[in-house]
Amino acid sequence: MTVETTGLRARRKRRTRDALVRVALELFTGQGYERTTVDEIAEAVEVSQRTFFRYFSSKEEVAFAVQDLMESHYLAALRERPACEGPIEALTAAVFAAWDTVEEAVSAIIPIDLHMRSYLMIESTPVLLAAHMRRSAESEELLAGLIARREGLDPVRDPRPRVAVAAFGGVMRAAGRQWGQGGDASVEAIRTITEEWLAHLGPALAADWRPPPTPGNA
Amino acid sequence: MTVETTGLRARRKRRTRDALVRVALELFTGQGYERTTVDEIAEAVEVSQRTFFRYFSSKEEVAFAVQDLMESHYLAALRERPACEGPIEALTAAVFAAWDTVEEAVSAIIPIDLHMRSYLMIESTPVLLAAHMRRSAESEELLAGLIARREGLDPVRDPRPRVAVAAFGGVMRAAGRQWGQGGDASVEAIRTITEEWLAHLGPALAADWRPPPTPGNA
DNA sequence: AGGCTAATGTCAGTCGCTGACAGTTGACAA
DNA sequence: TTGTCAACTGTCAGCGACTGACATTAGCCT
Repeated sequence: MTVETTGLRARRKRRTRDALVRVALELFTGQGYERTTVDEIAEAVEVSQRTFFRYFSSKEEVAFAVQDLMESHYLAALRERPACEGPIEALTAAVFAAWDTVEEAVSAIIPIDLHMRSYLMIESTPVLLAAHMRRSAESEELLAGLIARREGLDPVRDPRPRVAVAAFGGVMRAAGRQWGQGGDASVEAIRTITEEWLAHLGPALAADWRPPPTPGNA
Repeated sequence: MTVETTGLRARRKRRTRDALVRVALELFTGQGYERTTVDEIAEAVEVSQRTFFRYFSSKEEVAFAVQDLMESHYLAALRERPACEGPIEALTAAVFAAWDTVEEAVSAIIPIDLHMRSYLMIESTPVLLAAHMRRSAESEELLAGLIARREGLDPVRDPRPRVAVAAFGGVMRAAGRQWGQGGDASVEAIRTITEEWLAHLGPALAADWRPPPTPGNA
């Protein structure tokens, strides 16, 4: 059926990949990203350094492996939002939907609290923060496209989807930072903070810049 | 007087520093950032690689040397905006004020068109783009603080300055990207595009979230 | 069992970057 | 002018991220 054993070879590959991610994140969060060498990670998983670089094109990439999972989950959640929701409304709802499903998706690879600590680690490591920002920018490009389609706007010419997404992303990052500074590193905590901060955003951007909902409407 | 010869030693230092910046940017824009080694830059300026790293702590840093100038110019321009202007209004006006003074400030070190091409190079080089985003985020922190002070808001608790700055920054970056895609790499072109894109932003964010201007006002 | 091929290991080399030590050269006083 | 000091620079050795080339191992399939 959908079990897909896919042979011993593929299973081993997945196992070593997951092990590399888990060990890397444990070392990164434990002793810091810069103070962890690729050799250390490779040695802990008992593979050669060369093999590490066959799985991940850079030391950076392994740090974002789980974030990649998160992002695709979020995009999937957004695509399932009903068309009747406004842009910010849909973006917000997708966040909470994604938080609901993340536990089972992530915990197959790493414990959820390691994922939380990884986020803190990324935010507090300059090079990773930079990479994170760039990745966010790329995501926002995607998001703006999705929002533009939802609202029936021209994704190239009309800057308003981008503005909305930029503002949304800015608030999300600010909320994340706030969460990092507080002591509570739980999923619940970040949910609460996100909720609170996003509530401020609605009033500021909830202009009704949607084309006439139905023709023949004054 | 204000001439400040500052001795031969200091002059030499400035000269080699400027030379390193100019040569580096010329090589970066000419053959690409990744395909340029620090050794090349150092050799072209006839200093040792070690000396390069005494002037710039990383290869990245020299790529942003002129951007640093720009940023301080912009911050200075913003601080001089009159308090009567709204947040977005002031942020926008400062952009154009900065563009007016940039020519003389930058051209002392590198030709202005090299600076323009450098911007394109940064935007199209992943690592530099990442660094650029992180630097932007740091700037936005500063900007949000300035705006909060202008508006008499709590810079820690109130998210609205951050939201406004995030949206503003998002539009600025989008405008920059748009400019990069068009063929016209002139200062005039980026001015025009910036003007156009920022015009869209006002209506979306110009809510009057300022505390009662004068007491005794309904 | 045996051949094919994906996966891995080994080795050498490049490039960014750093610490340590030594040599050179402006600055400044005697 | 001369000598001392401090700043600036060069050289060398070494670490860590990353890559290409080639040899080796080990699932997979007939």
